[in-house]
Amino acid sequence: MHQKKEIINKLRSSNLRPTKQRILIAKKLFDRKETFHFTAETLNQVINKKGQSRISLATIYNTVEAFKKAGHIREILTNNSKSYYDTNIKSHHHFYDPETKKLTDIDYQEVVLNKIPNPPKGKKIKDLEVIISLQKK
Amino acid sequence: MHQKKEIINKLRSSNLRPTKQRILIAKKLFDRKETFHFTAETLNQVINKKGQSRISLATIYNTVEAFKKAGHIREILTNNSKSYYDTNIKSHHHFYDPETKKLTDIDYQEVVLNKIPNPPKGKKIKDLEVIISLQKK
DNA sequence: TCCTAGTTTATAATTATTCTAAACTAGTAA
DNA sequence: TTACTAGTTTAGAATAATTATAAACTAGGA
Ligand SMILES: [Mn+2]
Ligand SMILES: [Mn+2]
Ligand SMILES: [Zn+2]
Ligand SMILES: [Zn+2]
Repeated sequence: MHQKKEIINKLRSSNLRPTKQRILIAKKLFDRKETFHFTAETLNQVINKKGQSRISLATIYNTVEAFKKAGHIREILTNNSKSYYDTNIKSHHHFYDPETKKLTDIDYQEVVLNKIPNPPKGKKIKDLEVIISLQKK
Repeated sequence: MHQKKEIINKLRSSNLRPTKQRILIAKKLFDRKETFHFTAETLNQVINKKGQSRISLATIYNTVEAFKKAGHIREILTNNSKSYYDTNIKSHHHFYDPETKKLTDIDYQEVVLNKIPNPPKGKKIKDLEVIISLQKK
């Protein structure tokens, strides 16, 4: 699905040199079927598991920030102390389970709003997010 | 509106001794017309402005946590590095302006949803929040 | 008034993240 | 090819928010 060439083009198109670190991180992030909701820590675990490769934590942070600026990932709203990111950059919504701290995607069309307020003057709506917090039944 | 007695009762009812620090913090938080969206830092500024009273930052944090646990305030979802709290504990929604980092309340009935997805099995919905991010028109 | 569990406080510790500056490398041009 | 350089990576230091520690204080009942 995400061949090396595609990844390199993606990086080039956002003025990011396709270094081996960025290519590896991009592979881990984008070469998967399901959305990946992650923190710097979880990404670091995925990348640096059991002495395989070795990418510094600083590069993990730098790359996440670069990918975010380039629009390849987006940051998620949480009230966790860590920043959460999402490989799904389409407008969509989330279930949040405070017990497991896991987010699950909700397709945009699964939520239908038929009334929303007007934004304050001088402002327009950039994005609308719905977060549905869960609890045990 | 929020007399000292009411505040003391509120504290007592949640098993919090009405100390002078908690009473003062509660007054600053709850004795106001508009919702207060705050961080530990902004609350500390409100409390410890120009050499008036003096409550330690540790107590600010302790009290915010205690009030949150007691359900007198709630934490807000943001992607800011600081934790945001809200004196409006009713279910409601927010505009978020990333430029000013300010939140504005949206009344619950200002947003009408006529389709929401079913929660995963074993779970039920605890809360549903809508955050509308703004940008310059 | 005395007692004690609960609270406050200064300060240290921790955690997530950003900064720094030196070493490295991708890409280009000689 | 080789040399150059701007961009990148990295270890480690610095910062910022928050939490933990433990000693001093206090609310409120006996
Ligand atoms: Mn937060
Ligand atoms: Mn957050
Ligand atoms: Zn998502
Ligand atoms: Zn609010």
